[in-house]
Parts: sequence; C-alpha cells; structure tokens
Amino acid sequence: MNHSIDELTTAPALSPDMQLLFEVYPDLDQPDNPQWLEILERATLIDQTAGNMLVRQGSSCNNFLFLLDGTVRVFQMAEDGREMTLYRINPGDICLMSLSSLLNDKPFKANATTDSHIRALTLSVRDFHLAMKVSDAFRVRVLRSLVNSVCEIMHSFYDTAFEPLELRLACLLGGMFERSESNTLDVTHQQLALELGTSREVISRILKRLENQQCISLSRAQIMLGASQSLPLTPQSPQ
Amino acid sequence: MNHSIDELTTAPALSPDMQLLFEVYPDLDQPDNPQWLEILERATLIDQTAGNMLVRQGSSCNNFLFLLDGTVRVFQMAEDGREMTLYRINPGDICLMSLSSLLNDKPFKANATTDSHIRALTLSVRDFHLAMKVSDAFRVRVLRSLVNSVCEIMHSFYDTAFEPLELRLACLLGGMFERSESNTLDVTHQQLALELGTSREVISRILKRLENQQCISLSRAQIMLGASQSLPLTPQSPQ
DNA sequence: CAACCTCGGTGACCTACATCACAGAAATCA
DNA sequence: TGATTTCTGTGATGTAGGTCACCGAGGTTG
Repeated sequence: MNHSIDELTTAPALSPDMQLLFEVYPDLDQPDNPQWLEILERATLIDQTAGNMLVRQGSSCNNFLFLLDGTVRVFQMAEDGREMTLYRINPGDICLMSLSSLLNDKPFKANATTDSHIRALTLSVRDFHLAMKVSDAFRVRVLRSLVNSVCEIMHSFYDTAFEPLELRLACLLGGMFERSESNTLDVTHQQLALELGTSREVISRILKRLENQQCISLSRAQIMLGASQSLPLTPQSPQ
Repeated sequence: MNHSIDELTTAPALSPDMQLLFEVYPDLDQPDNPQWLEILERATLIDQTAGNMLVRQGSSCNNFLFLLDGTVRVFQMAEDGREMTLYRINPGDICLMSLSSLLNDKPFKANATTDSHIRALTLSVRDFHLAMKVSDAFRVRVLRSLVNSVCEIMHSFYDTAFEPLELRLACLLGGMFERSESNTLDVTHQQLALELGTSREVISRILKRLENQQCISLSRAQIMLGASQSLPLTPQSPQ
C-alpha cells in the first residue's frame, strides 16, 4: 500500500472500511459530495461474531446501523420463552430497530441476534439526519429498506394470523431450500420451531407427515428435498 | 375573500387547503423555503366519506398520502372473510401503504378503509422525493410517522402471536374507553371481532365472562364500564 | 300490526395446537 | 467402551378458539 503521495492531496484517503462499503454499494460512493464524505469519516465499522445478542427487547441503541455483511435475525420472545422470527436484515438493509430508537422514545418489542458474522456501519443520530439531508442515494436506500422490512413483517403477520402451521412450515422450508441452492438443509426441528413460534414436537409431527407424503426425507439435523432413495415403489424412479 | 391585491404580490396566495395544513402542522409552514412552497402548490387535497375502501389488498396507489383529518383503518383480510385490524392512521401520519407502493414494486398485503370522514394531502412520487430532499420538517415527520406505525404493528404482532384472546379484547376495550373519554362504548360484538380477527360468537362469550366478573355491563350495541347498578352486592343477584 | 332486520346468547361439536412424558437413535465425550 | 448429551418420534391428554345451528330480544319498515 502506498500513501506517500495521497496523504498530501486534498482528497481524503478513504479508510479500508469505506472502500468495502463502496464495493458493496457503489451508489453510496459520491466523491463529489463533501458533506457525505465527512459523515463517512466519522462513521465506524463494527464486527460481531455469529450468535451474538444485539438488541434485547426494550433496550435502545444510540447508533444508526447499516449492515454491510452477514445477516441479523429479528424476533419476538414471549415470557414463557417461546420465540418467533419476524424478519431478517440483509446486507444493504438498515436496522429498523435502531432507527426506531433513534427517532422514537420507545424502542420496539423485538430482539435481534446475529445469524452469522456481521459487519455494519454505524452513524450517530446527528450524522444520520445529516446524511438523510445531504445524500440522495442514502435517503432513497434508507426508505426503500425500511419499506421492504415493513412489507416482510406484514407478510409474516398475515401468515401467522391466517395460515395453518403446516403451510407456514412448508413455505419456510421452500424458502430455505431456495436460498441454500441445494437439496439438503442442515437444520434441527427445534430451530424451525423457533422460526415459527411453536414447539419442537409440533414441527416434528408435521415434518413426519411431509415425509410420508414423499415431499422431503428426514435424517438427524438434516432435511432433504424429495423422497429418499430407500423407498423404491413410488412415482419417483429409482435414482 | 379578497384577492385583488395578493395576486399581484410575489408571494403566492396559499390555498385554503394549505392554510388548513399549516394550522394543524405548524412545523410544515416554511415560508422561506421556496421549493417546499412550490411542492405544496402542486399538492392536492382529497376528501373521502366514512366507510370508504381506500386500498384493496395488492392494489397500488400512485400518490403519497399525508393525512390531515379523520382516521384510516389498515387491516388484513383472509380468503374466508376473516379480517383483523393492524393499526390506524391518524392525522399527521403518513400512509405506509402508499409509501410502500411508491418505492417498492409490490404493495403490501393489507387493505384500508376510512373510519371517519377524512381529508388528506397527496403528492406525486416525484414531489414526495423532492420534499424529502428539501424540507427538514417533512423528512423528519415522515420518518417518525413511519417508525411509529412499525412500532404499532410490532406490538399487534406480539399480541396476536402470544397473548390469549381474552387479554387482547380487554386491552382493546381499555384503549377504546380511554379514547372515548366516557364509560360507554357504542360498538357491536361483530365490530370487535373484526378488530381482533376472530368471530362474533367468541367475542360474545368473552364479553359475557367479563360481565360476570363485573368488569363491564352489556346492552345492545353498547358496552358500559363497570358493573351495572342493578347488581347491588352479590356476584349474581336474581335478575 | 306483521314482517323483517340486526344484534346477542348459548349449546354442541370439532380441530389445531400445546404440553407432558417418555423412549430410542445418533453423536459426542470421558 | 460406557456415559452423556442432542435430536427425534410418538402416544396421551388438555384446551383455546372456530364453526354450526338455532333462538329470542330489540329495533325498523311496510
């Protein structure tokens, strides 16, 4: 790395963090927007390992979060320990919860944990508002992400209110298979139960039913798409 | 009304609509912000009578809505006709749904009807984005309203997922009594059922239980707070 | 007045889930 | 290797709430 000359130029040398940001989100690279650059200089990047509790129900956070890498699971938890996933924050999304506690006195009824190792950009309240003012790209991205999250929440809401568990589980699995781009999932029944806000036994039973219908085949901590080969005389050809 | 002189001045004569807006939301009155004023000139005010369907599940609307007067009920409806209120839009709130369909391809899974007669300000997509850019007050208000709605939705979500119906109904009634600032509510059991996404019979039964516990007293299309006077001291006197 | 509505009450019944209680199978550890 | 933990399968049983059916009470309309 050479910074012998760059350090003398008027353009500030961007930190590696910001380089990462721009790589992932080219539209946020606005070299001709000095105010935006200033904000970014004050921004900090945080790392968190997987399985880390980020926000506890009711606690508020004082920084605005913009996720660069990894995913965060936002979920609700009842007193009795039952929990249920609401939606996930993906790279490029902002954290609704952080936004909420910035603008609102009362942070909202949810918890968040890291699904995987994450990196996120944080801004102070001040800088967040400033950024919304001076950067078109940032503003649009924030709004879009916000509205997207709300859409997802509404969808979950509909499902939990009106759809039977069997269907919800099937949809969940469908989505997971799709995302995994393979025909096996490494997931325990307990984990699925926590996604849907129900108990392990119920999930086990439904999965068994699905297996009997030849939709999936089960093994320990793993679900495979389609019927297993060990069932010969079926619609599916041996193979 | 006299516009003989005003028409010749450089300051545009504000329409009565805008006067109303500023009365209700003084912080949006920014006489020294010419871009904002221009936007407002292009804005239109709409009226709708009570009980009017505003948005049908899946339909998208092309204008941004800022509610000035009245309330709008946002709810979900299942195929079988069951429905359930998600939250309400009050004066000063923006319509999340309209925002969603402006920014997002897919509008979200909800319907909206007018609870009462409403008046709302509408902006085009273009003007909405422009307004977010040029008016600090508008931007902050939009964000705040958005986040508030989300908070409410999350709360409903929690309740429907984890709280028993009896508690939810009690809370609903509590809130309604509070808002009505009286100790009688004019509401039918059917209406309450639609709020909570359940059926009339179920509501009737729970209400009856609450009446037996002397929390409320029931009469046709009306609920009164507290035990009725005709029950002097015992749990159940004859009559 | 009769005819008709909307609203509420209630019994009978059903179903989806939740909960409890195990027990065996598979992995992991000592 | 035995011991322990994690994961799963499954019966038994309880229960909240959904559905159906029907009735009567109170308004409203002709």
